[in-house]
Amino acid sequence: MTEEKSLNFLEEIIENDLQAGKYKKIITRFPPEPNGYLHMGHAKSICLNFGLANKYGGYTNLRFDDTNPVTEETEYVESIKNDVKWLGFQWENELYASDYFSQLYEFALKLIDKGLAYVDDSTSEEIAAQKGTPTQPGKDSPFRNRTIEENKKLFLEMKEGKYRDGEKVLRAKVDMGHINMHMRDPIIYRIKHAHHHRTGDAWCIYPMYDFAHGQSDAIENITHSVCTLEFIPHRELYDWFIKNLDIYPSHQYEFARLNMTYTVMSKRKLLQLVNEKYVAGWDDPRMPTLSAVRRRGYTPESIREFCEKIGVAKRENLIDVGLLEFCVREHLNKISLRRMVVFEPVKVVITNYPEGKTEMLHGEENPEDPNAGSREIPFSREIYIEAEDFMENPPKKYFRLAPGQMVRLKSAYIIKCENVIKDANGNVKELHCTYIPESRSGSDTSGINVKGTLHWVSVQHAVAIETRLYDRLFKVEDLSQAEGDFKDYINPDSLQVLPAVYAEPAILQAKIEDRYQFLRKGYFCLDPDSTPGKLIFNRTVTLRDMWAKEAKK
RNA sequence: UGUCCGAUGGUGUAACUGGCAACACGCCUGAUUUUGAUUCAGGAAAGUCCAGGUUCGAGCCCUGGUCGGACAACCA
Repeated sequence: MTEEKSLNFLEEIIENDLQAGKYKKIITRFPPEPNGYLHMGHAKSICLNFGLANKYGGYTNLRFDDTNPVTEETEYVESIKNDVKWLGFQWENELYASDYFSQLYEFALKLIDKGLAYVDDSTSEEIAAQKGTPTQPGKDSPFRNRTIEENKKLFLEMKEGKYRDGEKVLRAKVDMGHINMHMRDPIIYRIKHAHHHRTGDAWCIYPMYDFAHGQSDAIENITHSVCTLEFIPHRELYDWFIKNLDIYPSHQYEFARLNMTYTVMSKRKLLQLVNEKYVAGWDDPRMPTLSAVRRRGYTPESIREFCEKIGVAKRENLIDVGLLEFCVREHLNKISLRRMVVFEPVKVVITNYPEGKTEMLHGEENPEDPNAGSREIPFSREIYIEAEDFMENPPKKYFRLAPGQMVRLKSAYIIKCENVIKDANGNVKELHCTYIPESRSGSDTSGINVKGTLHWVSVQHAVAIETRLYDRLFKVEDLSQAEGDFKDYINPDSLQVLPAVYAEPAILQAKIEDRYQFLRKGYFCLDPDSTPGKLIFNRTVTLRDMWAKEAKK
């Protein structure tokens, strides 16, 4: 049976193009500007562009849109390449818009020759004033009718560095009365005496986005140039340049960018969070950047699955971060090894267990994966359990530990709470329990059935580790609808550090970026800040918790 | 006042291109469970922005509205 999954609108376009014989092969590109780190929104675009090419047997170029030397850096190039690879994609060619600076310059000359571009001496304020408004037409620049010869001479002089930044620009000569603002003689080259991360000081004029992107697409024979909705008004210009330059007719298609609840996704805002120290850096696990979610413990598989699930369309959307969490739990449940870690300990003394005795019990590494094997867990007379797993006066459906009640210790024995020892202030100090020797995990002949199973750690074998618990960075669901500064909505409790919690000794095997499920607690990932003496774990996501919901009622 | 884009359960995406709205997340029940996890079974939830029209039949087509978004950086 071939359960055909329905196509998104881009797949539909491509299949039609292919059927019509318009292309033999699909070529797409992922075109980041190297001025920041990649985030989840980019992940959507990456999965889309590479996914389309994969599906239809073509390829994808990685092209850095590096036409603005003042904001772009090699550091970003490296992180971007690293993130794309980590996500699981391989580009056909690593390219740069700056590779095409000479060709782009020739293109500009061609436009001048055709009388379709001119050098303008107006200031940026004057040009802005000439533009008009969306509802009022613009006015021609006084320099609009320079001769072709004069324009060529001036443009050459711009290139040769004869002018200062801002003194002159090259503009396309389209139509200042055009209904589309982008067609009102857009600037296509500006002077910037700045050092470029790749071309160094070879150039002092740089093409604008509109004069670089479509042309780069054409040079690379990109068949389907996929970008986000805000570029819709640019498409007319994109096509205008292709037509007038008579170059390969790439086509631009637009889809709606990803928005997530409780999250900001603009590079500008993310940069602000970093610069103003609201977070520790681009890879702070609370950030939506790929380097951050990687550090937090998200897997590339789960992110790809997420991108698959959210779909692609043209309408604006706000995706519940809960869906991302679902995807990551789904994957981590299958692959992560299990460990027991007690966050807020209460000591339990098993009064009928021999003093000084230690026995090694066996626990499955991962019950979802029979091949994962098992680990040894030391058991002894004194153990820690989670404080919230004991209640002196439990509500009706509480099936954890309480006076007189029995619970199973995971992979160990059933115990019964006999005595509650309190300190002078009446706080629970320790619990005295008895264990059922015949109830040992795997060879239980006790015949006793208990409802609750708790995680635990042997006191004398416990290993102290640090855990960092993350919550959403913002307090409101939809930041785009929030009034005022987005930083006013930052969640002050987005990070909770527990400097020392108690883990079973098997935790010592952990290597950087290893992912575990801490039983009943959530998924955790070893942070690169860890040292051999001090392991630090980031909480990727909690487990679903029906009891927490029930207890609230 | 303009042009463009969009509108389907709470959220997102579908609907063989005109044949009585499906899938996923979330939510609620129940079963299983040595993780109140996982898994499994079931359920509630939109009549498709509105008003007309074409048609035997409209979420899909037409007309007119409404609402939301984008567009005036020497940013991309």
